[in-house]
Amino acid sequence: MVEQTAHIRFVRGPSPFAARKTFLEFREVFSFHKRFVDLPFHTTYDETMEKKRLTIKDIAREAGVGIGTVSRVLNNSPHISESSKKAVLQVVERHNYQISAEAAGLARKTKRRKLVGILLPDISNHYFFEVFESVYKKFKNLDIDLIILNYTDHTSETVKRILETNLCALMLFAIHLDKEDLQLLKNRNIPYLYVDSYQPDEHCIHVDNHTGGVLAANYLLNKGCSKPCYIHGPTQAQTDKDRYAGFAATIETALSVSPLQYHAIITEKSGYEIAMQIIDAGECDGVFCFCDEIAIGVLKAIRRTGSSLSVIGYDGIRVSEAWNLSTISQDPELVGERAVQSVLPLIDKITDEGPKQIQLVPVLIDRNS
Amino acid sequence: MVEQTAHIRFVRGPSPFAARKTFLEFREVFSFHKRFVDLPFHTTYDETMEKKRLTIKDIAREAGVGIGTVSRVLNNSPHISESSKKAVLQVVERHNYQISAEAAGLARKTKRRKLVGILLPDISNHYFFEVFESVYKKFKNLDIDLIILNYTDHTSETVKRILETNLCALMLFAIHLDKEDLQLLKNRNIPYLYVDSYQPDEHCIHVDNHTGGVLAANYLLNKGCSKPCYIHGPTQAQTDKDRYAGFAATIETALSVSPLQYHAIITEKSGYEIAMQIIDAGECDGVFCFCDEIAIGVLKAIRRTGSSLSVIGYDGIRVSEAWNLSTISQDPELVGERAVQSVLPLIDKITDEGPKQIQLVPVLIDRNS
DNA sequence: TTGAAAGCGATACCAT
DNA sequence: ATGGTATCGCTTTCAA
Repeated sequence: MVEQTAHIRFVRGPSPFAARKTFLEFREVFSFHKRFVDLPFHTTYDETMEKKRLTIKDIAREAGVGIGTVSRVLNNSPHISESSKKAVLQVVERHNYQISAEAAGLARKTKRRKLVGILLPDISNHYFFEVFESVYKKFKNLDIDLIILNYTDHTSETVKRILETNLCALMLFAIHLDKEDLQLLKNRNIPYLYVDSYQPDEHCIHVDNHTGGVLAANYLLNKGCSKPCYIHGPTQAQTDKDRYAGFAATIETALSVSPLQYHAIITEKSGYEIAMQIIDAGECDGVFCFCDEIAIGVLKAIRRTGSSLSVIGYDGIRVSEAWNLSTISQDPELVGERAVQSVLPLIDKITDEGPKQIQLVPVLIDRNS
Repeated sequence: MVEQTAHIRFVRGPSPFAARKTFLEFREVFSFHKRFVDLPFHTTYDETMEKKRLTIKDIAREAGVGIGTVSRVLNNSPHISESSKKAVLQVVERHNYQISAEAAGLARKTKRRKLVGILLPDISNHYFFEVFESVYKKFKNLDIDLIILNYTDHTSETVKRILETNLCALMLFAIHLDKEDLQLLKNRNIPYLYVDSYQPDEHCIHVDNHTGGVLAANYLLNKGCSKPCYIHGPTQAQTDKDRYAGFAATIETALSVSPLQYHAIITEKSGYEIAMQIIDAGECDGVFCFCDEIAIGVLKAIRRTGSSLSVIGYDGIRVSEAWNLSTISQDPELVGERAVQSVLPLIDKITDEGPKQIQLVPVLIDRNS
């Protein structure tokens, strides 16, 4: 009889909700008779049923105490007898019960913790990580936690998680959200800041890439280069386009020729390989790279071959100093710092007027590379 | 009359709960008469009262719609008239209303998102950040979000936030929690993993520091050093003690003298300064540093002064390659990878038996520095 | 010390 | 398309 009962198959009715309710009632009754039939409390009827989450009510029943007691034990409240405590913890342990933080938070009196969300790009040069590091360090002193929201292609999935997360602000690193997702954020009044990309009518902070390209061009020209080239990173990125545009325009004005163009992915290895090609071809005497990682690869190739190629990178990440690499620095630490400065007022809803847009200017760090 | 009412001072009764309830009822009634008295809905009576959180009910009333409609608007559900939508969003905007993610999560059907918590140490060499970077990258492919929990001296405050956070696991970087806090985590069945410190009877992963010290000593001995010294980092840290112990024991066995000891904080600058002292004193011919950051400072001093001092660092962070610094590598990337591997089964509750303890072995990277 | 009951603020179903 | 109600799983109060 017990076996039979345990295998009853509940067919979903028109409303799964109702069906579930029915089952719960069923289990409730069943549980009541537990002592007679000796069926484990946890019996589920079928895998078609959504797995029931364990609640303190379940724990309380099984431990033979009230839910209040369970709650108190879980929260280490005083005035609990050792025996109750032990009983509860035993059941908790046995079922690997985990409290629902949502429910707890909802019921609690004191609220409002500060949590800032961050979206980091997939294909990332180390630059973003250094910006992130800077952001992290600033928030560390402000009693603000940081959540890094994982995301893949489908931003809509990510946005869904964002909305489930009680953020007080969101930082978007080199990511563009589409209208619909943005609207969702706006509906929910979650302030957000674009980092490293310019967005009209939005809070954003970025470093002027066009100017960076110009600086790089001037660097190579000053070194006496007459046959400069550019190694692209991700060509679909606006940053890549802008850097090249500034670079090419300056070169063309000065030399009346367009710079040669190469393409690499953002790794030292890729930079090294392209550099070997460039050196072999012998058609260039100066290289401007989309980012420092590529440039370091180029530098390695130069040092290995003894080539006289000049090279300049972009970003100003920490290792560039060690390699003695000239670079157009975006000062990741500063960017992070300013980003935090921008976000703070948004968190506290001190949104005076329109969007705050910050444009920083990159600087040349000349290490004679 | 309006003014008077608005300034009524509610004296807290024996139960603040009851007092609050009374006020809510009061406001409810008041709100009902709103059109007659033209009092802003948000009127609070006194700063002694806890600020009432706005709910969708409030929004619904003010927008003149039902709560269902408000919810639908906020979630961009279909089948909403433009007029309702506009009305709701207007009110939302006006009051800067933010949804309660807890309540929403509780009410929602689909649950269970994966979130791993991380505690990073305050005083950190870059090593930890590289381990973190590795961890982050691994989780990125696993649909798991990461939350960095800010913490200061009072871990109890942090633990409280941890418990409020529905984590599916926690990673403790170079931090030791006391018994009580640990018990709280255990009560809640939140699995945790110590990273970079050995803890008996707990899940942990760390790199053998004693062996690292031995390797460093042998390196200097092989370079022909006869007067080696050690630059300490944070002396209270077990890692520092262990590295020194391994180093000193090996040196003493080989040379029958104890190595000289210096102290630095974890910055290049500090390493540089100490190195200048060492070079000036001329009593050493080899330096083993607690971490790469210090060692790089030493290296700079050596290169600037043209000293023949040998130097070896510890950690194997990325920049060590660029500086051509010999180091005892803890391979942060690997540590992160293994840490994630360890945590994953904990998340899925595949806790076969006892604590899983991983000890990795550091390796010498000889760059002839 | 303990159990029971009343919220917390949203979602989702159902009926309209 | 919309309003109302039950419900989510917990904390806290109150009474015992």
